[in-house]
Amino acid sequence: MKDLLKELNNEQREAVVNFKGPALIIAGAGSGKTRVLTYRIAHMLSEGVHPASVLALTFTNKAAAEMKSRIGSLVGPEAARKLWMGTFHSIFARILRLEAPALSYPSDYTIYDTTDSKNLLKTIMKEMNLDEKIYKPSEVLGRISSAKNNLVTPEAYAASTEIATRDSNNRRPMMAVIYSRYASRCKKAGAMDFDDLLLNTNILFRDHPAILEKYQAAFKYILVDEYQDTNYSQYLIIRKLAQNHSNVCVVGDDAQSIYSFRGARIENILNFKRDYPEVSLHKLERNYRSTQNIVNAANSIIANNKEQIQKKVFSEKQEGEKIRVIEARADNEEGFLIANLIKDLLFARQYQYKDFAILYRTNAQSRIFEESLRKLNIPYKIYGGVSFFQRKEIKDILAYFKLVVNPADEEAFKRVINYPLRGIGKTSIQKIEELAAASNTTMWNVIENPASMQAFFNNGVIAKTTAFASLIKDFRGKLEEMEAFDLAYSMVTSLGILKELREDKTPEGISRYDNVEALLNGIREFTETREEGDGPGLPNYLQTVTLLTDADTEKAEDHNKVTLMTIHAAKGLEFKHVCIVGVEEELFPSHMSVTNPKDLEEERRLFYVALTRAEDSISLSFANSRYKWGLLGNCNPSRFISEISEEYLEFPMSAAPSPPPKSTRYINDNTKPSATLEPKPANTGYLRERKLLRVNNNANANTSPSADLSDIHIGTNVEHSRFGVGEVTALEGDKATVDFTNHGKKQLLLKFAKLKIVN
DNA sequence: CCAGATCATCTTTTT
DNA sequence: GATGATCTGG
Repeated sequence: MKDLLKELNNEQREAVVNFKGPALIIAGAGSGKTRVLTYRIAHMLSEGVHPASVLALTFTNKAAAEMKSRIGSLVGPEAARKLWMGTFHSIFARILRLEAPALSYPSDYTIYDTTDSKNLLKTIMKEMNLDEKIYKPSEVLGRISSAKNNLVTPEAYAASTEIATRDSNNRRPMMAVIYSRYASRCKKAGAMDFDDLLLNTNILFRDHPAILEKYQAAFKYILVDEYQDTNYSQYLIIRKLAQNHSNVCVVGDDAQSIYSFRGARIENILNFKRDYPEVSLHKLERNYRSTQNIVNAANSIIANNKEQIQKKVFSEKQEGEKIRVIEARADNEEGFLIANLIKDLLFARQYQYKDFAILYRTNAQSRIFEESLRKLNIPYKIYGGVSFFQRKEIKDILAYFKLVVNPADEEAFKRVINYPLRGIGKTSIQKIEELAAASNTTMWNVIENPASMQAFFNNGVIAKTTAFASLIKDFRGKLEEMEAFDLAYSMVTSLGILKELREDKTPEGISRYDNVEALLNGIREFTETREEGDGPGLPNYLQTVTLLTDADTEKAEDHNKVTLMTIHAAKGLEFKHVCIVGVEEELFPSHMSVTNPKDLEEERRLFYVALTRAEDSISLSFANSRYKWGLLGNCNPSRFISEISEEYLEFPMSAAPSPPPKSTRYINDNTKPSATLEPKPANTGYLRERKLLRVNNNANANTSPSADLSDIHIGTNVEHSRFGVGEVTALEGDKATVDFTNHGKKQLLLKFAKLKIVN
């Protein structure tokens, strides 16, 4: 351990060695935060602290896993495994499972993901005859979520006149009722949504002092990473757990607080001193990641924010090159320029693909870069598309698992009651749901008691639902005795899912089959690596999987590829060269944020995060025009570019950015603003097909298609209006099989598909 | 009953 | 351009 301490600078060592009492570690970007956290924990263990008495909360599963393995290599894997280390959601999901009876929840409660929650809200609002245009599911869920994150229960919500006025001003007077029904439906279904995991932990600790005491005594040392991004609910959990011993160490950087839309409170870190007056403060100000020029540029931009903890981040690396500001005439030209820049740097500096990241403000911007990278044969990976676990075939199977674990789960029930098709139609399902509501029970209970159905359904339907119920019951009986993989495998086989998919020889079917196979392999891996004495495997697997994010599921073959992601997703990562793209007004800062100074400051912090991801160099790019909502519009360079001191910038592609004339914001105009720099302009264009021809006949003849069916070959990259970019992998007559990055393989009828050839 | 077509609405960011 | 809800013809 002594040797380890030598690897740290003075500030870092102070933060590692003094592990008793409250500590606030302000860790500037690239200041070796992870290293301090891991060494601190390793040091504690070497001083005799028992690993099971350490609670370490991280922001992502990936961060937790990484830290665990680093600690493991310092102090041995057995000790590392005993640590309570994970995300807020996964750790407290685990505790809630142990303590569920106290909250009158089943221990085998299931977790609703965002889709489940929205579906439930839609059902509720339909029952209440509310207009989904006014009560938009995502907004309603957002309101409920922020209520929960601020510990406003349905009762409190309904009681508050302030909230009531606000909702009725927003033409949503029924919000309180929706919230309350939503909560009771979740409870009845034995399900918790993401926010419930934190809210219910708070309720547990509030209403059951003995349980709180148990965990206060168990967790003698608490560490929290990314503290600036905790919300009120998380803040209070920490405070309660730490209130006796105050051995709480929080690490964060107020300049990197970027999650306030999710309820994060930057005050948590700003006020830490007030909560724990005897706090020891450590500031890690030396940046080991980036060149001086990058650090200085980042400092110069964050100086525009008012509320922040004073600190002086500096770098002692070389000065480095200036930030390149690149102006493109159109969005596709931006893609072309960035792809070429990457290719140039790759050769000039002997970088690898993985050394590059393209960071953008919104996921919608990724498409254009996919195209341009493909044209130059640059391998890339995208985070934040349709995630594996959101695919229909995967969600269906997971729904079966959920239902077997928790038959009360209504969303799971509705998803699989007629999958595979067993002749239980829409109307029957709706009647079951009504019957359940009328007798205040679950749909499962309805079909489990055929007698109660006699008066409402014919014998055919009852026979089918009873068969379904006994099927589920059979699997339930094996829950205890069988390992997750064996049970999962026996389910997909005996349900006929696997057979059905295997018989489907369409490319879609094949890719669905492959996905299910991948899911099963994942379960096998989980079964083999999981720890002893955790109880039945399937519930555990389900919990892990629902709390997984995109970043947690990286494939090995994706190792050396250019990374495309939102800036939010890039937090905590680093790359040699970072391309920050779409640095335009309305886009970055987002048009949603420009009216509110607080939101604007958060956008600026986001920009700060983006800049500080880079080790060697940065390019900032913006386009003068861009397609938005399918329409072409003009754009101006972002204010953030001019907020960086000019000494840190260079403008290789043009003179200093002069805002284009603001005159006409033209929409739906077919004249392109400028010629593009496509390498092979002759080969781009739309395929001749029915819909497009009709459009041409109507009005604008100048958009005539220039590509032909004969331009499609195996290996051709195409863009589809619905599925994104993909590669043609098979051709048969006028049918083409395309392997789409985000949707798997699809078979398309070429004369109807709206395709654009990419290379 | 379903696949394909059509319409309306939409975009920040995500555990 | 993308997505989900709804309509429609076989």
